[in-house]
Amino acid sequence: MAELRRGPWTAEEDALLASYVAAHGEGRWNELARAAALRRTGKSCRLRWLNYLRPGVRRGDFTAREQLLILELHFRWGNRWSKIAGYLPGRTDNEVKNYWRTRVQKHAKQLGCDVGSSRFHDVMRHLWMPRLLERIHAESATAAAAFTHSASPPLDAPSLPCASPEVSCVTGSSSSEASPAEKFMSNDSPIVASAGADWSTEQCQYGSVSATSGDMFEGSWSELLARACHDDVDSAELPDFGLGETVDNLWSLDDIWQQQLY
DNA sequence: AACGACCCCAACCGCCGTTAA
DNA sequence: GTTAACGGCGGTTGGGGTCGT
Repeated sequence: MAELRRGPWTAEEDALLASYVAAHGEGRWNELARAAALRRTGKSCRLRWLNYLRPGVRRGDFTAREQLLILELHFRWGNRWSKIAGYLPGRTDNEVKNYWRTRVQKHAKQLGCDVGSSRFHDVMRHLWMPRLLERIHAESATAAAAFTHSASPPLDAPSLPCASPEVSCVTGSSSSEASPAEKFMSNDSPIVASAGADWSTEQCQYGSVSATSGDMFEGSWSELLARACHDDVDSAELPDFGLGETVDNLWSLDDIWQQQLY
């Protein structure tokens, strides 16, 4: 038997794998590797397909909405990357995991605390998540403005989907059965609806949005954000990031860190 | 230009649960 | 009931790219 290949996949291998899956479907990866004459393990083929070649896989930076979902879902489930990724259309567990390790953990390190610490949780719920909401709100407003100014909008046009364009793009499906990701990213989802155009920054800031009865995220980030604006969290424990000021583009944690450092 | 430090991400590894023989 | 094969998951790592000196 030919020696198994390791390391980065070549374009030829990708083409072989993609064409074989197109012809025979996913699954039975070891058999697939043999039949397609790929000198790779079945595991390697599966990983390459799921993380890179599979149609619909999204690459590039996470949107504010996606970042918010990751933070929220990690609150709930911890390092259940696959489960979290299931609610992010087109994203893989590997991507979510890499995002968490490279971005989130880096910032926790900069703060000198652990990602699981209450201090870091406070920073996230007081600063990061509200800012992501602001960003989502701003993006939705921009999209709404663009829509309004587009050619011949119908007079009775429905309210703009709160999902950002790139999200709407990938959540589009011909299937009548919505995936968890599609349901989650739709306006019907409490978390997304609350993060969308229908929810003002002020509402976020002052916690006026209550958890809906039966809300799958009842008691989660919306509650945390509400709590963050009230007395049950000792804000004196938090560093002063100059949040009294409204600064354009103060959206990412990087920006917050910059505020702290200078 | 050269070098080292750091960052990011694709890919691998090891473990565990499931399934079929 | 046992065992081997397989698939899935989370943790880890190697290497290429970028940035600062």
